[in-house]
This record gives sequence, structure tokens and C-alpha cells, in this order.
Amino acid sequence: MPELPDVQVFKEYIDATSLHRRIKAAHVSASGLLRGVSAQTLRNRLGGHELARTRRHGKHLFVRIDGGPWLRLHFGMTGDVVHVGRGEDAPEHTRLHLEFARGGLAYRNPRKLGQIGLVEDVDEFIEENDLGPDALSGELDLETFRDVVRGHHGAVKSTLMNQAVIAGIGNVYADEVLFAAGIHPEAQANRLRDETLGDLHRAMIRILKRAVAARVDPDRMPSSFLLPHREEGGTCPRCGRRLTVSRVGGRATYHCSRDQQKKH
DNA sequence: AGCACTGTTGGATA
DNA sequence: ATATCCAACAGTGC
Repeated sequence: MPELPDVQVFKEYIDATSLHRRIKAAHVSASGLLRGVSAQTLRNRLGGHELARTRRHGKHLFVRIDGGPWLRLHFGMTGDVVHVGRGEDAPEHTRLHLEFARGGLAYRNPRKLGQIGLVEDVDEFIEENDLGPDALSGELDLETFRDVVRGHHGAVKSTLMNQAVIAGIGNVYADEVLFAAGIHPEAQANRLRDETLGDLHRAMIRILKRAVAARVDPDRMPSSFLLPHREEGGTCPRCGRRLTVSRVGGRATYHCSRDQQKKH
């Protein structure tokens, strides 16, 4: 689940619930998620400090520890963050629990396919880990978008999902963006026309922003979105036809064979 | 009960 | 550069 819009919602959630509160103690309960940091170090760096601000790049969330490094959270397929009410225990599958004087913040991850780390310099992390520009950053203007997308000649869907090309888009929103732009998921990235890339760029920004505005709740998304229909037997919200289910780049793919014929 | 499926990334392989 | 397969892991559904 956690792609750019989801992580943005987590970011805003932390901003609203957890900044500038002293961490009484940090509890780490899944060492397998830790990247380049021990549970001991994590506890020491978090305990007694406050979260100062947050930053997101692609699907990574960074939380600045006041006067110290950034806590880096990646959510994998099943992670999220949730506030813990005062006096309550952290919920099931909590892997990192920041306990405040009253209440706390829990990072949950049932499948443990996420990452927890500490980074001194976020920009350095982005560079070293070969992350492309964030899909919603001003850095990714139309011209840059055209250049980076055209540098690849696989399926456009795979290109959109390649974090080294664009950071933030995963399987679900790749389908959503291509549906909005009327582009076939298997169209070759480097053969897309200027105009088509313009459609794609516009759709990407609009869809991601709209999903964030809907708090990634399918019930609050426009009825034109593919997401609520993205299931076996689902129908196209535009023409009512049965959606085509296939695999592109090894990932489950939903598209409408009538409304997504644009190949280039 | 057993098996295949799933929104993530990363590595090996061809 | 790209596609495929696998692994990490746990929950769910058939």
C-alpha cells in the first residue's frame, strides 16, 4: 500500500500528532527492519529527544530528531504509523514505539518488509541510494520528466515504478496514472510522443495530489478513479467494460482495453 | 491442511 | 538496460 500518497499522509499525520513532544523512551521490537543501526543506538538517539520536523522523498519518510540525525522510515508493503493513546499499549505488529509523556507513536509493519534507519544527511542518502526526483517535487518539471522517462525503453509502467527514475510511484498508482492519461501500461517509454508525455506528467501530478487530498481513502476519491475498481471482475469507471488484468514487469496490472489504447 | 496470492525492495541471472 | 525469479515476511483466501 504505502506509495507516495500514503507516505505523505503518514507525514502529515506525524506533523499533526507527534512533533515537539519529548520521547520518554523508544521501544524497538524487530531488529530485522533495522538498517545500519543497532536497537541500542536507536533507543539512545531517540530517548529524551523531540521530533523536530519531517521530510518525504518518494516512499521514504524522514523525521528529524532534534539536534541529531534523521530517523528514516520505509513502509514496505504493509507499514503505517498510528498514534497510541495515553495509557494504551502499542498495537499489534508495532516495530518501533516512541513513547511520549502522554501517548505515543507506533510504526507498525505486520510483514516486516520495511526499513528503519538513521541518516545524518537526507540529500546524501537520496544520492547514495540512487533515488530519482520525487514525483511531486518541483524538480520534476515537464522537461526533466520527458528526459528521464525517455531514457528507458521498457514498458512505461515499469519505468514509472522505477525509483531511480521517479521516486514515489508503486504498482497501484502506476496503474491509476496510466488510466487517467489513457496510456497503455506496456507502451514503450522511449517511444512516447511529447504530447503523450505531457498528458502523463499532468496526470501523475493530478492523481497523486488528489489521492493525498482524499487521505488515500478510496471512499473519498473521485468516482473516476480506477483504484476502487482494481479487483478481479472490476469494471472501467469511464466506459463500464470489464478491466483487463495482466502482468507487467511481474506485477499485477489493471487497465481498460478501450480507454487505454494510446501506445505512443 | 496446503498452497497461492499480495501494494515493498534488492540481488542474482540471462 | 531489461525481464524473470527469488528472498525477506506475515496475513488472507480458496
